[in-house]
Amino acid sequence: MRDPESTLRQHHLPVTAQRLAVLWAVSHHPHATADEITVGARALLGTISRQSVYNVLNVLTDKGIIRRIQPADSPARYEDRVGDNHHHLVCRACGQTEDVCCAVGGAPCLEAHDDHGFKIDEAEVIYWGLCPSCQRAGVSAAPARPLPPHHHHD
Amino acid sequence: MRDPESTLRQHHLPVTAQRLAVLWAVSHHPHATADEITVGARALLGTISRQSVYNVLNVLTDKGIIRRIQPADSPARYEDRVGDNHHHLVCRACGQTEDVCCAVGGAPCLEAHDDHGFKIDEAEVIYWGLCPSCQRAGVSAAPARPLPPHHHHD
DNA sequence: ATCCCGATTTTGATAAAGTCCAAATCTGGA
DNA sequence: TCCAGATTTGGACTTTATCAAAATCGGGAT
Ligand SMILES: [Mn+2]
Ligand SMILES: [Mn+2]
Ligand SMILES: [Zn+2]
Ligand SMILES: [Zn+2]
Repeated sequence: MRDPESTLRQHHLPVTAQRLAVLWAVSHHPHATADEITVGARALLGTISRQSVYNVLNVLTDKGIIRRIQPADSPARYEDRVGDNHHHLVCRACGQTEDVCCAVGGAPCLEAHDDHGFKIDEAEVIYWGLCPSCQRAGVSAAPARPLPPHHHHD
Repeated sequence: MRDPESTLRQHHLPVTAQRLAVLWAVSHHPHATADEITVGARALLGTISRQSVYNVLNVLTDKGIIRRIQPADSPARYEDRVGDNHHHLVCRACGQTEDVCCAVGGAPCLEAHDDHGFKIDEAEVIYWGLCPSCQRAGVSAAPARPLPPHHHHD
């Protein structure tokens, strides 16, 4: 994210402290949840309501400034890497999420064999597995309740 | 699902009316939600608690007898077509869900370019778009609130 | 520099989907 | 037929997110 302030202006969005703080938090914590982004934004602003975080995340997502991903068994996550049709690798145990470049190249990167007459606009791919850290920790596969994250490097 | 009763016994699960009813409902309503399955099961049983539907769906899923899919902005959906690594085509407007055979063939059908050291066990693919019916209805793309389903052929 | 309207933020209530818990009931082997 | 353990049930509870209305703020016009 080059310049958050001008990014907002380019999209005809009034510049507010809350929007700048959320944008900063998203940039610095890729794939963070709304709660994590709230913590990040508060570190900058001092205070911001939970509803404002959702308001901002929604308007930024609608404008295409950030991207929302919604893996199973996880609250939504956000990132500012948009427009490149990349995919994700998610740890079943701790939820660690990594970017994976598109499996085929173009966007949409995949075509369904039989599209059933649908007009497809996106092929979303999620690779599920165990991150190196959870493998070492000897986690078997999918714990009933996901383990508390064991702080990777972020 | 050949014989629900013997399927349960094969997995060392006591046979109960609730399990048979849920299994029947899942078989007859592919990609149905827990609520829809509850309606189906009640048509058979007369009565079954919401918690039992969840209990049954969870054990059946754990045993691999049925499969759970969790597309964004939708409650979980269930199907008895398991073990063939197929993917899904989901309508952004009405949620209609169709099966799509694996894009590449094997299972897992895709390999991430850079697996970041993860041990990948599944590549989940969801194609997002508009079903033929919603295209005809002139739905633009992603309505704020998904439209009420306009009853396709199920 | 000040005013003002519409957009944004805030607070608090509400919704949707699913889990937790303990009491009642049922299943299947003895 | 009996019984221990598994299952079912009703109700409270949790998590994630939205809704609604009042208070506040941003930025173009004066
Ligand atoms: Mn990403
Ligand atoms: Mn399917
Ligand atoms: Zn992990
Ligand atoms: Zn549709």
